[in-house]
Amino acid sequence: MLRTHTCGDLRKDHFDQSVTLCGWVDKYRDHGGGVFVDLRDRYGVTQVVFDPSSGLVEEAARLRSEYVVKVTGTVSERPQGMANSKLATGAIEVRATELEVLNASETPPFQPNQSELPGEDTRLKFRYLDLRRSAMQDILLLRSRIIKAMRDHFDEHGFIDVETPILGRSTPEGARDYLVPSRVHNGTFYALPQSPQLYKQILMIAGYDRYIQVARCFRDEDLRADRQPEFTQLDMEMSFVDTDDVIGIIDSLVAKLAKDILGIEVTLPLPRMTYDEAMCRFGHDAPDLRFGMELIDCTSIAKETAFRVFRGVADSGGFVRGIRAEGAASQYSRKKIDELTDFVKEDFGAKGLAWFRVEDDGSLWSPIAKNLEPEVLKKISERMEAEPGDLLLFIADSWEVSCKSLAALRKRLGAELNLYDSDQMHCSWIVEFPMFDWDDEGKRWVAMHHPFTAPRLQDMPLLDDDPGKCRARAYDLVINGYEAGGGTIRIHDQGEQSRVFELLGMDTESARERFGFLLDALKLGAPPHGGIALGIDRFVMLFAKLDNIRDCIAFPKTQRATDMMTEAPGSVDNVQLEELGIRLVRKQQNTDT
RNA sequence: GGGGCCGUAGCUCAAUUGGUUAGAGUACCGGACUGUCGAUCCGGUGGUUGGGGGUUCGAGUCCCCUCGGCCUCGCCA
Repeated sequence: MLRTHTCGDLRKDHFDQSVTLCGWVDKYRDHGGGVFVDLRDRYGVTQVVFDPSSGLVEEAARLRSEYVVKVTGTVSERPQGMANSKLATGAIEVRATELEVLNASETPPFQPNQSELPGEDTRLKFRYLDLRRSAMQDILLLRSRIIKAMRDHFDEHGFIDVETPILGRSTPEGARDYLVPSRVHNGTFYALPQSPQLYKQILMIAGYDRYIQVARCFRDEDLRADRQPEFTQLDMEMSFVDTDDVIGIIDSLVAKLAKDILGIEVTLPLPRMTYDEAMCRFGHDAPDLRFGMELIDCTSIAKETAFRVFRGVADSGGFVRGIRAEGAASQYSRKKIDELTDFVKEDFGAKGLAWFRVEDDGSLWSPIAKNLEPEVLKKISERMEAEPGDLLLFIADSWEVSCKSLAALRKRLGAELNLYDSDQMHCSWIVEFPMFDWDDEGKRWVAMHHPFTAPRLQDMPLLDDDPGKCRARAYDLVINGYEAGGGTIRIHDQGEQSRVFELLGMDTESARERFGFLLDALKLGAPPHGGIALGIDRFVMLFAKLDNIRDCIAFPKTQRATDMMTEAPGSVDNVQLEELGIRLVRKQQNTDT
């Protein structure tokens, strides 16, 4: 090692020792007579003093930000009153006797210690500078600790780590695949895994019993603040288990992480809520349970009014549901409510947003109040448990639109009204998801989770009678309104699996073509099994109290799925394309007027 | 594919209703200074206002196109 200590090591008990530190020049203060340099590495910052007696002042005065230097010197007590309580090493300083510039630096586009964070594009372009910031180093360290804790946990429970292929086969179900052209077999393509789902099931069939993997997954879909095209899952699968077994082992992991990382005691078992209950009470399958403001159904009241907007929706099978923002009436001006209205109209296709302000006498004031009979207003007020000063918001629309709109309003108001402590962590399970979703466009059933999910035993007959009512042995881990993980008990019976494929509109032939290996394997001694995958990036985001997944990943992609540092994706040589048997077709510009 | 916000000095930002030579802090360069730690003080360099086109006597500001970043709907089994 070029150094004897790191920049975070030195304390009073190192007095008078000769040490050598290596690091980056974080800050320099040139006093003419003496020069102070804050030397930084990922362990901390140590002040180095160059005083005239060292003969190094002239050389030290040439140091600039981000120079990489090696300094030898004596650990000294700082003069009376000169200690810096902001630094862990603030009681001491190193009085330099030797200085070596290991590498100079051009003036950096930004400095890792600057108080105003540059725009994210600049940070991503010069990611190595951004990653020198202690905030980023803290996150990556946290990430490393979380992954280690997960590995340790599963190791303690007898799980083995097995790697599965990155180059796999495309399965058109689900998300769009990233494709890799085959050179050996021109015209064919590998697909990067959206998850190791089938491989881990095959491992169960192979008798490996308890499997984990820190698995990179790829989905070629549009990005969000909490979504990257490549992301990391803690993938897990177990044999001879039911829902409670999988949930149990994750429960204890979550409790361990919460305690080790955040020092929070989590009460186990984590609460569970069915999908149906979540949709009724919160309009969302991953509700933020740190606060209330539940959705309240007023459809039955709406059937009693002559007011067309409510009555029409209620009579035609729609829903009139609302939320009560406690004491929020004064905080939401007409203008702000108009913004909320545009929000639900534009983003969720709601036809409108009905709202009421609860007056001091308990009456409801609203532009539409005059259209509603007094007894209807009274019933609404009672059903909503309205108190003076409250703001009531209603969506009259289809089930789906009312869920989406109200869930979004609830989330937005919850944040705007500070209804929860952002340090709080609420973990829970959402269970018993529907097996299938009806795809109106394709006029067919699609798997809500994936096609290998087992239905609840008591719902087996529904596969034939009413697939829409069939509930899955599925469970999602929800933390603070984010889906942090999800899994299912899988189908381990070949006939059952074929039946589900059939229901999903796959004929025997195409099921064989796509999943023949699985169907074969299921016939050759497949144990009951199930598992889960935890979104590691999201875990880190939540444990680090961030609202953006890019900060949890060393080298993330931009929203348009590019890497600003390497400028990937890039074009390739024609020679490479030729080997692959690929010719590019320019996208036709629309020249029509 | 749709909606929204943003783009001005290396970085963070300002610039009145469209009106003089586009400013500030910081960084950078030069100078001063022996205890600073957001060092201080003096001086200085630094701009195709993302790019292109248009309207106008005049555009950072208005309009159109385009590039890029972010948020979001669709999408994400």
